Order: sequence, then structure tokens, then C-alpha cells
Amino acid sequence: MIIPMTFDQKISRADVDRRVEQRLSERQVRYTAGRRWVVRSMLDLGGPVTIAQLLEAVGDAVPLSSLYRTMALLDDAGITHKTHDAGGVARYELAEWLLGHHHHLVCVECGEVSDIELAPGQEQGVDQIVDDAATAEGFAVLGHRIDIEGRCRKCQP
Amino acid sequence: MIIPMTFDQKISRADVDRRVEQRLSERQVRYTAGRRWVVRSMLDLGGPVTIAQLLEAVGDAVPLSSLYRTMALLDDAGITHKTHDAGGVARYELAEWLLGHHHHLVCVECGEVSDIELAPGQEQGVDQIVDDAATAEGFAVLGHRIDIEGRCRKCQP
DNA sequence: TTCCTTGCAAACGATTTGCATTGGA
DNA sequence: TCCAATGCAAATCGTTTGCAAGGAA
Repeated sequence: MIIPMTFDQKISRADVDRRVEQRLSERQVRYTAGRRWVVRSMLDLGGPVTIAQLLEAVGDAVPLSSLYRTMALLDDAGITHKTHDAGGVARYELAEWLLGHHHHLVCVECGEVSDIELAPGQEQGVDQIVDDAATAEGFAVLGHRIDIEGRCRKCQP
Repeated sequence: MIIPMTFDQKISRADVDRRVEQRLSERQVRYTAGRRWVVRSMLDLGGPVTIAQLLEAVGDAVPLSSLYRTMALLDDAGITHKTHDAGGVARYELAEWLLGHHHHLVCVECGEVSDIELAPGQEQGVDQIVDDAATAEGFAVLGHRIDIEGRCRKCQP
């Protein structure tokens, strides 16, 4: 599910926490210590992270099954967005209404994924093009994601 | 059936077959009946397909393990490109040098993925924007992929 | 003959779930 | 108290692999 948003400002760490708390309370779901720990770790790590990375970040304080359950819950609440890397392993990142609309730079060399934000004019351009093309096919557009493949700064010859 | 290709060039079904054959022979790998069957099915199905879809298409003529092995081989030879859908299940499609550069319409309702080709001017616009933005981050762009999420014609209210 | 390819079944790894226990409102 | 949340272990599911049989060069 895609939650539309438009922000012109960065959202602070504390704000993210507050928003997550509210979203969960709306769904009468508790924002427990373990869940807070996970959200905080995602902010720290930045970009789409694997369960393994999260597990390491929380230092085994949260057992594997709970971590999976937490991620399923966060995903269900629209707090995170789930993708899969080249190996098919799940990667989670905070949703766009928390982090802002952005795209991904995927390094074909080291596999690292980092976020990139387009300038408003650029984003508008893409939006227009995508909408025109898809609408012509009778497809009702809700959002788009761009993965830019190439070599990151570290992996250039 | 004619497959559209970006630079106003059309590649026929037979041409795809020929190109695949050549690519495999370069790697001294046989283009066996089972493998031909798979490539033909991918052309028929169109868009990124799952192993399950392929298995059905070939009517159990190819056992599961062989199918997996064939896909691994084709992927390795750069004939197919592997992605993963929302459920984490692998999806394969013929590579862009066979099908032309295109993007994807992903239905959030039924999960179907279909190909969409942008008009040359549109593609150029996207290319420019992507390149500008990524280069500014010190990232050397090799390509891009756009997933357009929304509702397909069948799944609209 | 020699090496590639196939087919079956067993193995794997990521993810999910059953069930009894804990803990917060 | 009562129900959500947790933790462990067992189960699931897509996918991979070992090994022996089949086939093409």
C-alpha cells in the first residue's frame, strides 16, 4: 500500500518516533520497547535494511521471531516498506510519509543501496511522464519508484 | 508476434531465439529442448514471470529442479533478468538487449506486473533527470528501472 | 568416451506459525 | 483481570544441491 505525502522539510528523529507512536495507537497496537528499538535502529542504519542487519543492530536483544513479527506489524501499519534485494532477502525501510519521497542508488559492485532525493522540479518532471505513460495504458497510478543502478563513489575504478 | 524495441528496431520471436542460441553457444552451453521451451514461454507470457507460471506454461514437461537450473543458467548468461515481487518470489524476464528498455506497471491489487515502454522523448527526459541527480552525488549511472505502482485496468473500482 | 544435462529426492535458508508464558493497561 | 506481546521450537515454502541416469558431441 502506498501512502501519498508531500513534505518540504526534514523530519526529526523525535518526530518520526512521535508519528510512529500515533499511527500505532490509532490501531490500538502498543509501541513497546522492542518496537521502539527497531524503529530507532532503522533511523540509525538508513536505507533499506535486512532482518540480519537489524538483528545485529539490536544486539540480539530482540529474538528473531519477534523481529519478524515486528516488521510484519510495522509493514501492515504502513510504517515501513518492504522490498527484496538481488538475493531475494527482505529489506525494510521507513515509509515515505516518514522519510519523504525518494529513490534509490543501487551499486552493482558492492550491492549497497542508498537514498536519493530529486529536486522538486525533477520529481515533477518524472511524475508527469510516468502519469502520462501509465494513464495511456488505462493504469491508475498511485506512485512510482526509481532504482538507479551504477557504481557508488567507493566502487568507481 | 513482434516485440517492440526502443530504438525503433523490432526484434522478432525468431530473432530472440537466434540471439539466445548464439549467446549460449558462445558459452559452450547447449540450447536444449527444455531451454527453448522456457524461452518461448517467456515470450508468450510477457513481463516478469514466476517459476510457478513458467511451470504451468510448460505443462510439467520440465521438472521443477530443471526449471530452476535453467533459469539460473539463463540469468548467468545475461539472457534473463531476475527480480522479486512483493511476496519475495523470484520473477524472471528477458533481458533488455532482447526485449528493449522498458519499465513496469505493478498492480497493488492483484500483483500482476506488465511492461510499459516510454515514448523516446519521455525516456530521454527521465534519463536526463536521473543522470543529473545521481551524478551530483558522485554516482556513476549505468541504468535505471521504474516501477509504477497503481491499479491495473482489471482492478479498478 | 567424455562431458553436459536431467530427474528425483534430500537439504537449505529465510520466513511464518503454534502454543505456552509474560507483561502492560 | 484481560488481551496484546513475547520467546522458543517446530513447521512452511521457495529455492538449491547431491548423486545417479540419460544424451549429445
